[in-house]
Amino acid sequence: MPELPEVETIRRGLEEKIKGLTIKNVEVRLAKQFQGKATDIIGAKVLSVRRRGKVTIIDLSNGKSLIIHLKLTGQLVFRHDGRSFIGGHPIPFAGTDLPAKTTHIIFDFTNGARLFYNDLRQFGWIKVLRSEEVNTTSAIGKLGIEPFTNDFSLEAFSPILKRSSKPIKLVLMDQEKIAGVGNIYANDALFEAGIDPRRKANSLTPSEGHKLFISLHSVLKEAIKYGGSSAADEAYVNAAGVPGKYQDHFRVYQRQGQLCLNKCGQKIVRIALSGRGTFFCPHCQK
DNA sequence: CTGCGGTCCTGAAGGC
DNA sequence: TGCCTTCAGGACCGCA
Repeated sequence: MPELPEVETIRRGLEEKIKGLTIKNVEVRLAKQFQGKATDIIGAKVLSVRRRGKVTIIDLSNGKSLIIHLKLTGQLVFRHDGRSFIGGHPIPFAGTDLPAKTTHIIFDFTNGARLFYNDLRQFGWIKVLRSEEVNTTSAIGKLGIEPFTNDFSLEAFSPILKRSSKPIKLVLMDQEKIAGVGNIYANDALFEAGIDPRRKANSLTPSEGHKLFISLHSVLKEAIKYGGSSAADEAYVNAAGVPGKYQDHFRVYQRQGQLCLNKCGQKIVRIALSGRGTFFCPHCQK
């Protein structure tokens, strides 16, 4: 599912393709996924494509912004003349023909390019806001520290751990504490740090907290480098319709029953933590 | 405050 | 073959 690395990969691809384009029309095929008036954005030009946590923000020239949450299966795929692009270059294959039956919103630009919002499970949403409302809207205003900014420091991270008695994995995934971390990267960062996902956050030593801070940062960075992850049952593709490659580098996520990558001889175990699939090595994560 | 469970939705997987 | 049940999962909501 799209977490920070996937949304960031989409953002980079989208910004490159739609910045400066003018919206000609918006076709809303599934009304519940589009909140606000489509007519409010027609004729507006795309100024920037930003990201906060897992939320994509498209700022427009008329004082409006679109905010988009892809939730589990949302996709934003750009096509021009029926083709997808990486950089300025058209690529021959980029998934299925669009629109597909999962296509619920279509943006048409004046140059003939199109942006397809696809969402198999229909949990995601797109909202039209006034640009000045973006920072305070509920989906963004309550978000915690943003990785890859100066706000993401050990000085900010440590007190978050100290203040919670919840399992550390839930704290990593709490969007009001740290923005953008979901199930995949919480699991992999905890493996990298050698910490049991069930440990109470406030039971981590300063040294463990430091190790986790470094691991979280490096795992997210590596995932962006590989263009995000598209696991077996996941719908993630980038803005060109192309899957990511981080799934080939999963440490523990969805590796239950397979050998620990530390060569300790133990197999990765899957448990449920607060109803979410949780993967770890019982030998290497204490 | 915490910790439940339900909700949205679809397709895959398993049972018989 | 085919029908039925179960399950996954981000964010949010209501309840105890």
